[in-house]
Amino acid sequence: MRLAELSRHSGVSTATIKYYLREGLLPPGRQINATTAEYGEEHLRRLRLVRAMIQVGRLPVSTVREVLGHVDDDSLGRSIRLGAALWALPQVPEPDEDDEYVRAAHREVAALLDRLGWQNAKLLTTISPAYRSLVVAVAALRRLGYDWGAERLAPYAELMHRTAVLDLDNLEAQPSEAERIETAVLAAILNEPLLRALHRLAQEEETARRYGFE
Amino acid sequence: MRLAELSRHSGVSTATIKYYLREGLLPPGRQINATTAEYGEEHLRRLRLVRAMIQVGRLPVSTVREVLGHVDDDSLGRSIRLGAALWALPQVPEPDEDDEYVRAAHREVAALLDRLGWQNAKLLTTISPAYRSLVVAVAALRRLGYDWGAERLAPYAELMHRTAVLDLDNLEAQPSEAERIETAVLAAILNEPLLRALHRLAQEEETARRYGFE
DNA sequence: CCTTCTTGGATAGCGGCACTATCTAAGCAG
DNA sequence: CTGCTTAGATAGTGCCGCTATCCAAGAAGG
Repeated sequence: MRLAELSRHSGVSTATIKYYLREGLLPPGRQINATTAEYGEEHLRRLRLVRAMIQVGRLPVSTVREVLGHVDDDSLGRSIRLGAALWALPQVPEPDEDDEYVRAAHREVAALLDRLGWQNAKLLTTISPAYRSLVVAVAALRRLGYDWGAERLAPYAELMHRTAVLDLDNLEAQPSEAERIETAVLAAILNEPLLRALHRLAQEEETARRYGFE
Repeated sequence: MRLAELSRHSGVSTATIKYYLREGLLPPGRQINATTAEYGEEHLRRLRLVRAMIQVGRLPVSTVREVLGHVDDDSLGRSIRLGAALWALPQVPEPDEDDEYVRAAHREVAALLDRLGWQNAKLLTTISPAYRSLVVAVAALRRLGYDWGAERLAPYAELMHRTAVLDLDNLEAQPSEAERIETAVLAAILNEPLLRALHRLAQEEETARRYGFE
């Protein structure tokens, strides 16, 4: 496959593909000579992954580069590699640890993890972006006067845990071992909007059930 | 409160507040004379709402304006107003109805709603952005080779429905009738990142439980 | 062989967006 | 009177994901 063909198969313009090559999101093709390069199926797959991350997942290019770095890092074990790739995903605004709301949020989230018995998550509090995001969100709500304590969070956390179980079951059902990491990243990115849409739809359904349409 | 004080209380620069005033995200203060305006508590609350939508919810300014328009529209009934405000929220890329993946996604989602018995949601298929978002997400996954049929979606949808029930219970527990709409919008925006963070954390917990840390 | 197209590589520009900076005339506070 | 603040207007900034253009070297077709 040459550049133009890659473009045709993927629906991405050659200019954009060149941009991705420059940015290191796509490995260079096999250079045949100074003016020809050959691309394979793996380039097409990678290109689709990149597009999904950027367009559907709205990840900035720099984050995509980072995620791919972990996806491709053979020196790591499977689950570490998966975690590393997923951890690169969210754009976490660093919480201001001096802020009183942030400190209160830390306490609430810690209490939540205790209550749920999420011992593994407890070990990750210092490094997991998910933990930090949670603290930031709880702090933002507190600042606006909404008190999301552990007991109000717990039922949501239970539901999200069940969702995570479904996620991992789906992942394990995936036949090809080699593509699992890639699949996991894709799932993390693409399932998110899907879940959000389902959530909204469920809210509409439930609102209509309770109050009708007027 | 004068502009500078509003800025100090909210932590938002005067330049940015002026920008929001210009963009119509914040109602003008009570004009005392040509060079003085007085702002009240409601301005502070509105400003915090706007910041939450923009910074936490990452909504574009134009969407925030639209949402606020519905929040403030007294001519609508309560649940309609709520729906209108929430419907303005998502940035839905219009699905291309000619695309075969989109048509297949439509069929899958319709099958899902039948299976779940979400009769109300069925009535909204033509207008609800949540429905459209769902179709777009399913189509995107299909295009990448992932087959999310109704039976795979159903368990997720069940969980999201339970989440929605929690949402509405929380909303009803809110004492002040007047602020319910605002609360609903805030909840829709701020609970989203919170749920996402919980979801990620649950994934990390479950991954660690299944595979340990290596 | 000649013409036309394509390639990698480089560089500059664009359009959208959320601000941010600067200016002005008017007014207030000490 | 002096300095600071205000509303209002306008222009600029910085980032980001492309997009457009140019180039010299080479490939492809007749």
